[in-house]
Amino acid sequence: MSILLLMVRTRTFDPATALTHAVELFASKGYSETSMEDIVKATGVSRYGLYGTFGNKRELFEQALDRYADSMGKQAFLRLLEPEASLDHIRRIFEGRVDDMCCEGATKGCLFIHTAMELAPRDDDLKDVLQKFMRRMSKLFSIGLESAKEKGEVRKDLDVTAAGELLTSTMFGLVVLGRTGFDRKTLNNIVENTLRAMR
Amino acid sequence: MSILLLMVRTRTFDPATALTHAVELFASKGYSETSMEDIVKATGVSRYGLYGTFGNKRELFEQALDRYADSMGKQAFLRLLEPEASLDHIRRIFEGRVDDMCCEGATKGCLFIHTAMELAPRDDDLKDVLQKFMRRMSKLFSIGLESAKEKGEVRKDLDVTAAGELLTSTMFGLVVLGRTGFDRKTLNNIVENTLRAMR
DNA sequence: ACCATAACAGAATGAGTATTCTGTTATTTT
DNA sequence: AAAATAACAGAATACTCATTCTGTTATGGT
Repeated sequence: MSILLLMVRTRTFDPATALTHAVELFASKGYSETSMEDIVKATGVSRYGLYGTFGNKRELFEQALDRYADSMGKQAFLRLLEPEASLDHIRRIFEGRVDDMCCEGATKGCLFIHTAMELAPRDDDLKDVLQKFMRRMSKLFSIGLESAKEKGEVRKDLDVTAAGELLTSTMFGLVVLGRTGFDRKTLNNIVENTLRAMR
Repeated sequence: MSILLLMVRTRTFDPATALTHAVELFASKGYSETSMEDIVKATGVSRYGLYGTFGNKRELFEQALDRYADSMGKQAFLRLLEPEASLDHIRRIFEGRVDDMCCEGATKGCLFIHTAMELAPRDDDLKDVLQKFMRRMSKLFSIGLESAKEKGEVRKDLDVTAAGELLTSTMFGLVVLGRTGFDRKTLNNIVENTLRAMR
């Protein structure tokens, strides 16, 4: 008889989809403004389930941050690793983000910015995790730029490391402007002018 | 006998300095994370004084935002209106911001970003106010760039309106990176590469 | 079929919050 | 000096929140 594996009643929710909902809420409203009650309602999962599966709000947030970074990577950034990555790949990443910020209820936000502004100053662990993600993001931009350089799409003397960090920074600036209601045209213009500087 | 002007006991605090403290707290921690209790402690002003003078937390925040924008303007941005404004003026504005983010306890934040992320999505009035400030900021950058263009410091075909918006966006990106612990060198590098694109 | 117990729903707890209320103090006017 | 009352300090209120507790339900092992 196995004690550890005993599970007399099966779980009625999928932790992965629950986490997806949590990511959406946190990305939209940030940490403090998202209550566990909000998450209970959005996921349909009981407090018991949430606490049992994710620990507490802080730990749930950290897992949401992991997931967020992961899905951002898979959705868009990892394609920058392919040798055929071009400036257009980078442009599309930005345009996708602009669309997120401008269309419909524009409820999408940015978990990275929320973490940086709300939590990083008082939670060193989270700050380190966040910094790691941002460095990775910058690195992926750099790699994409290097491929673009080989294609002759960006100037030969471009410091791709510095440019990658600049693009990461631009990404956040865009979101902040998007949240305050700047329109798609303005945001895409910023993207275009930023990319133009690489050529 | 004047009823309206009757003030039997003189106020023991200066609303202006109280507001300064509130600005610092809100800029550092944002709206939700700053309690009225925090402000009472930081200012030494009683609840009575705060509510009597500023209304409520929401109104106090709005006044803090006004003040913040105002002092940002006076400190740095208004100099861009002078005809002798140059690219170096713009550089210094950014470097000042980088210093704010990197030195000492790095408790300084950005009231604009906090407002955009926390409040703008659920407070249209505040969103409009914020957008107005951001447009003004972009405009001031544009004017400075125009002066720089006349000096031959930036290329003749630069769209200063678009470039002003880009610089505004860059300002926010920098703060987000600064909050997650990126060092002064990286941030100044981003500034330098952004400015270089104007030439 | 029955037991043991994990998963559940939601009530209870305790801490923190914004705001209002209360009794006190200080200052102008009479 | 006394009266009137604005400013004060801090208690009281009403609410929200994260977390824990409680009683119920469903299911795997016997």
